[in-house]
Amino acid sequence: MARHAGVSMGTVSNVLNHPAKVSEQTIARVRDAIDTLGFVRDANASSLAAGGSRSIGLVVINLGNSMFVDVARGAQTAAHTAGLNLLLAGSEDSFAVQGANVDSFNEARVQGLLLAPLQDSSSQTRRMTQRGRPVVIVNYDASSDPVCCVVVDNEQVGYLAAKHLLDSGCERIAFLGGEDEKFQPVRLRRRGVRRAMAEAGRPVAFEEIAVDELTDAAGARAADAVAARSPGMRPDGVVAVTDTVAVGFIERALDLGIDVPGQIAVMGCDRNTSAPDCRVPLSSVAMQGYEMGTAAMRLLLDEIAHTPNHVHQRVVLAPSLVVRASTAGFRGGAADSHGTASEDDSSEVVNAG
Amino acid sequence: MARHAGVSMGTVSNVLNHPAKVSEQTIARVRDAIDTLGFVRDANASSLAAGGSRSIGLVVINLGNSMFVDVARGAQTAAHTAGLNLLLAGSEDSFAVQGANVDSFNEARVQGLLLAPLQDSSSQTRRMTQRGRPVVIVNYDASSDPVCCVVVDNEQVGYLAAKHLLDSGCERIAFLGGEDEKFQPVRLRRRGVRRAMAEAGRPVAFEEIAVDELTDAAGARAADAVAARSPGMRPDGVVAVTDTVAVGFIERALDLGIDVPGQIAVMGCDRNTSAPDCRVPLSSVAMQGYEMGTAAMRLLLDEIAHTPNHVHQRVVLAPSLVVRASTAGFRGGAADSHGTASEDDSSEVVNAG
DNA sequence: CTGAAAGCGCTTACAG
DNA sequence: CTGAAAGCGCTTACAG
Repeated sequence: MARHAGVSMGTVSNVLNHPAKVSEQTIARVRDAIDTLGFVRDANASSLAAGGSRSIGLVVINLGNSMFVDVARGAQTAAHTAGLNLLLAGSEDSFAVQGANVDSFNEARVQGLLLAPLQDSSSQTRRMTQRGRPVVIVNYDASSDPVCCVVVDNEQVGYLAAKHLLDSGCERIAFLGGEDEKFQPVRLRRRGVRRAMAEAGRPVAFEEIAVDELTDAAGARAADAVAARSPGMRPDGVVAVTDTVAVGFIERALDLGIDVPGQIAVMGCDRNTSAPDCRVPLSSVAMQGYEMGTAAMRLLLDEIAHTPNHVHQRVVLAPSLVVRASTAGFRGGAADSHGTASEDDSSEVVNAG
Repeated sequence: MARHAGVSMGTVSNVLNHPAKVSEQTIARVRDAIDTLGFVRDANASSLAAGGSRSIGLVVINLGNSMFVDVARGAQTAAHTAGLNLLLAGSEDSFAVQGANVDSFNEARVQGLLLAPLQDSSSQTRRMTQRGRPVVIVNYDASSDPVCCVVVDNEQVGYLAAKHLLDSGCERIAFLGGEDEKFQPVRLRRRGVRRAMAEAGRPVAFEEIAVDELTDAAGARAADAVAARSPGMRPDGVVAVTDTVAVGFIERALDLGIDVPGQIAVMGCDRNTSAPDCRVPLSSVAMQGYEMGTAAMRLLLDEIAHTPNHVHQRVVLAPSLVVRASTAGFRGGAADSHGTASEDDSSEVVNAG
């Protein structure tokens, strides 16, 4: 390769990495040789010699959820802007697989890691941070750990969902939430729902209906419980803690002859386009995956550049309401009092500001 | 590290890579040292010294389509079974990005590549195959090139979709397909639809309605055209070439007062859970992403192991019908003549066998 | 079963 | 601006 161009391999390396140090003629000669020989640089040797790779790792809990694909898109864009490569891995909802992914990127000597976990993962990230490779946590509040994180305001998610039902004229609201407090977003969304209730400014009935897991089956069981009551005792607005639970509720409610949104308006909470199909397009609250990805990469690059003078921060993004048919046709529906903007799928989006 | 365990680094390497060659005592001592020192092997140095990485690359055209996430899952499973690592990248529907991903894996010295493209990509894969790294093409028929490929039988996709409408009692069938022949699946699905028509065994009207792009907007325009006719001149069964086109058609049809499936039964063709929301859950034909992933990895590993005595093959997987509400309630509906099996979402699946 | 040594393909100061 | 040389952290025959 180097001899084919009549130069040393040090010069070839400079053409590839520091072209400003090489004369134009030499660059042209080397590039010719690269093309004719089909030379492809060995990134392993390169990283080894340079003392580190030009890559950032991104590990998300599940690529089956479209929000995390959005995160990857955002991170990818920001990484390329910085001239870095993005390595991507999904964890299939498994903490163990996530750990293997983190280790794999650690072995690959990534410059830093973006991690979207379901639970506290400090035991896994320590393996990176100990070696001076910064970690930024995405979509999980890890602010008790010494790391940066970027999240969507889940309290605001619950608030927007409940507020929208109140604005639509609902008088008896139910929150379908998990029984336990382990799952961080459940706790926060419930709190937001309660805040909206407290601010309602008029008497509104409120209840919680426990779902024992975050599945459509659990949502369906909640619908069974509601349908068993006399119609006057049923809620007329439901906030389900996830879209999947909401879909389960709606489908079963329809099967049981309850009109959605005519008799009960239903909100999801995480705008999950991977949720099961639903006969009634679901109003929900969008989680801003792309923006989480870009923001997280920005934090990570800052930490890489300014270690050890870096101050950890927590970035909280505002979620936005997405209004579709599962609430738009509620029979008591007063118009939403917010300003609205059309999306290209002709649903309405209200930014949380 | 090695000195902390009191052994040479050659022995450490053997503990990690060939533990059978090391005594149990030494292994224990080395593992202790690894744990206490938090040692993490440098995969770059490892690949360089070993003359190749332990990784396979997978490049898919877009991770936003859930089918490709399924492909990744299948490939991942098969790779881990073989003790290999799976590197994953999405191309955002861009041929240029795809090329960058291929180059990146080429530089990483992967053992082989799985590529799910939208078009002929031999110009990009040549960069890998020239260097002795096998490539398997996924979800695209590249059998004119010297590579293995694994596809779903797209002719059968069209056939199953049309056959299901015929079995449901439709008498006037329309195919919503692309105008041009550039997009391989369009051509094949159309052919399958025509075969089903030819086999109908009774007089059935057939027409094609051209859509100029594979979007929901194009589907909506097709619905406009249909609605403009007198009701007696409309099709009563529609096969849309993709789910996204089908959703656009259905939503507009409903807006225009046409009942789906009451007046028109509608089939999609690629079971795309990333398609826009639809008021009527969509019958479609599932594309077997996971199985494509495992099959492709199997072909690739065979080629890696048996080069140059490897014979390229094309694996064709059978698609399967997924019946949901957009056809199930057609007013003329005779029962489907096939045996059926319940899915956990209580839709019906008929395997193409 | 273990160690010493060569070498993988690059990058990076350092001379010139 | 260019080349020669050392070295990155491993793996792999090869001796012992």
